[in-house]
Amino acid sequence: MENLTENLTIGAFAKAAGVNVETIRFYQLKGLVPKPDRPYGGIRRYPRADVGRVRFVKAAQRLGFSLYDIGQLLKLEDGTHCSEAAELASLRLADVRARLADLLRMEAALSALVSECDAHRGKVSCPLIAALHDGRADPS
Amino acid sequence: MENLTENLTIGAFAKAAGVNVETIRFYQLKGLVPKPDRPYGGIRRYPRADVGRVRFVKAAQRLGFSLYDIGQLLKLEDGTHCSEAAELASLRLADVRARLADLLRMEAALSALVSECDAHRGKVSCPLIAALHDGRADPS
DNA sequence: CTTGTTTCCGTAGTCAACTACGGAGTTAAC
DNA sequence: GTTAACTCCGTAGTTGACTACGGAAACAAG
Ligand SMILES: [Zn+2]
Ligand SMILES: [Zn+2]
Ligand SMILES: [Zn+2]
Ligand SMILES: [Zn+2]
Repeated sequence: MENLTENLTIGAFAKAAGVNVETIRFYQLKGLVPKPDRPYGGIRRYPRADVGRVRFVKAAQRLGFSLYDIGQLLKLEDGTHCSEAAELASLRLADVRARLADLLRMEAALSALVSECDAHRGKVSCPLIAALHDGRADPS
Repeated sequence: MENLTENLTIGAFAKAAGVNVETIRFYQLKGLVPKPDRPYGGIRRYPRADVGRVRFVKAAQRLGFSLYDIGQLLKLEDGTHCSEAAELASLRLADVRARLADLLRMEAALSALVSECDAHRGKVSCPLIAALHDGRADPS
């Protein structure tokens, strides 16, 4: 035993994938991990190869894909649906760029406020608070 | 009647502030809006000046402050606590910059994947899917 | 055989910032 | 004076990605 193709219990499987046991159960509920065999005793036995699927999920999450979208991506796993995959990724990219634009505006507004605040220190009223009050802090 | 200092019912107040009635009730629960008088009938009467407080909340939200942090900021409303306000804003700024860095990495990784995908279209297996599988898509 | 760890399951709780519901009381308009 | 609109209240639902709970069955070590 203990050869390379040995199947794993949920604990070993989760550990191999670098996630919690509960996460595996959750992914299974969401259909992101294929339902494994349940030999005697009803205990799950995962093929070692399925670890890659969980890693796939985590890699996609790092790119900002939702679990729903990752599910769609996993349907294209055979790699023969380039245009569908590219479309999903493009949508993701558009969203990332939109959030990026928002954050850049926040960054500009916040850094301006902080430096105004630093410059004004000790004098009359705080320009940061004042800006928030009268709408001058708007990053739009 | 109907002078400039007339008090407002919750509906008129919410409308003046550009939010829903339920949002006002929620903010009140969270202590972000001062509890108004309840004359006969137990109906809230908001001073018109409190509209500015709700606008403050919304302005701060646009900069990414959480309602909790906005509550802290509102405690500094007299404008005499510049250093505290600047500290909160600096923390916010650091967080915005961290998220910005994350998104920039995602943007780079995603746009690379999309163009690889476009270039590879029709040939062997989808490089986007493949990258997700073997960890090459990692934006870290 | 006993003890200890693991797995089983469904359900419920977490976080944020609301949004919705439902039934009763109040006020405004006509 | 009737009816429509508004307000009251607490509670529960929403979204996403988990995390926690708790009792029972199974398995592994000694
Ligand atoms: Zn296809
Ligand atoms: Zn492709
Ligand atoms: Zn102070
Ligand atoms: Zn200041």
